[in-house]
Amino acid sequence: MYSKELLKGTISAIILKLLSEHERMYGYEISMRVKDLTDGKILLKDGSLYPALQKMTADGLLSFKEEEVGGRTRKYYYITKLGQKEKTVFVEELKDFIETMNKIISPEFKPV
Amino acid sequence: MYSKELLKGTISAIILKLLSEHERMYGYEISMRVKDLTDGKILLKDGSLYPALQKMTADGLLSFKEEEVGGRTRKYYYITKLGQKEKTVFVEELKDFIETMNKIISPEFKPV
DNA sequence: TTTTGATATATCATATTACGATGTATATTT
DNA sequence: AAATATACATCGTAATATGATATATCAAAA
Repeated sequence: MYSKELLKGTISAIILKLLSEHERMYGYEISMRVKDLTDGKILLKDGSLYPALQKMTADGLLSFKEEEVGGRTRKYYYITKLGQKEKTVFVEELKDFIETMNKIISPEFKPV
Repeated sequence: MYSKELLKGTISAIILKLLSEHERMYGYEISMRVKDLTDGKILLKDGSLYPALQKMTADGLLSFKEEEVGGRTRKYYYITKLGQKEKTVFVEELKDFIETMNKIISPEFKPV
C-alpha cells in the first residue's frame, strides 16, 4: 500500500475512470475492483471511499439509485455528463503528471 | 501547474532525487531546476519548499551550510546518508505508484 | 530616479483530504 | 456459535501544499 499522501487527488480520477467504463457500480464493488486492478497496492478504505462518493455526488459528478439486494440496501452510482467531462480533465492531468514525474525521477525512462 | 493535491508526497522525493545528483543546491536553485525540468508544470512555491527543506533537515535527510554570496546569505543543502537511503525508498515507491496508476488510467499503455 | 522583477529566505493560517476508529446490519462459511 | 465477507456511514485526526505576508539585495527598465 502506498503512502496516503501519494494518493491525494487521485481517488476521484480513479472512481470516474472506472464509472466511465462500467455504467454503474456500488461502493464496495469499486473498492474491490481497484484492489484487483492494482494487485492490492491501492486499497480504497471505506473511510475514504464513501465520503468521496458523497462529495462527488454533491458536486454533480455522480448520481445514484438505491436498490435492495439480499436484504441490504445497495447504492449504485452512475457517472453524470459533468462527471464525464471532469473525468477527461482529471485523467489527462494525471497522465501528464505521470509523464512529468517520470522526467524527474527516471530521466533514462522514455514512454513509448 | 498541477493541482496541489497531486503533488502531495512527491516534493520530498523530488528534492532528494535532485540532491542525490548535485552534491549541493540551495532552495531557490532547486525551485528553478524543477521548473526547468518540468517545463513550468511543477512550481515548488516558497511556502512549500522552505518548510520542506527544514523538515527534511530536522528529519536528518539533509544537512546545510550557510554561505555569504553577494551580500545575501545562502543555504546550501546536502543530502545525508540517511537521505540517500530514503531517496531510494521514496523514488522506488513513486515509480511503482506511477506504474500502478498507469494500469488504471491507461490500461492500453504498457511501459517498455 | 524610481520602480519593477529577479534573487533568496522565512513564517503562519488555511484548506484539502485520506484514513483510523467506530458503528450498524445481513449473509455465508467454519 | 463465531468468524468472515458484504455494505453502508460518520467523525476526528494528521499530513501537507499553498497563499499571504515579511525582509533584503541587486540589476534593469521606465
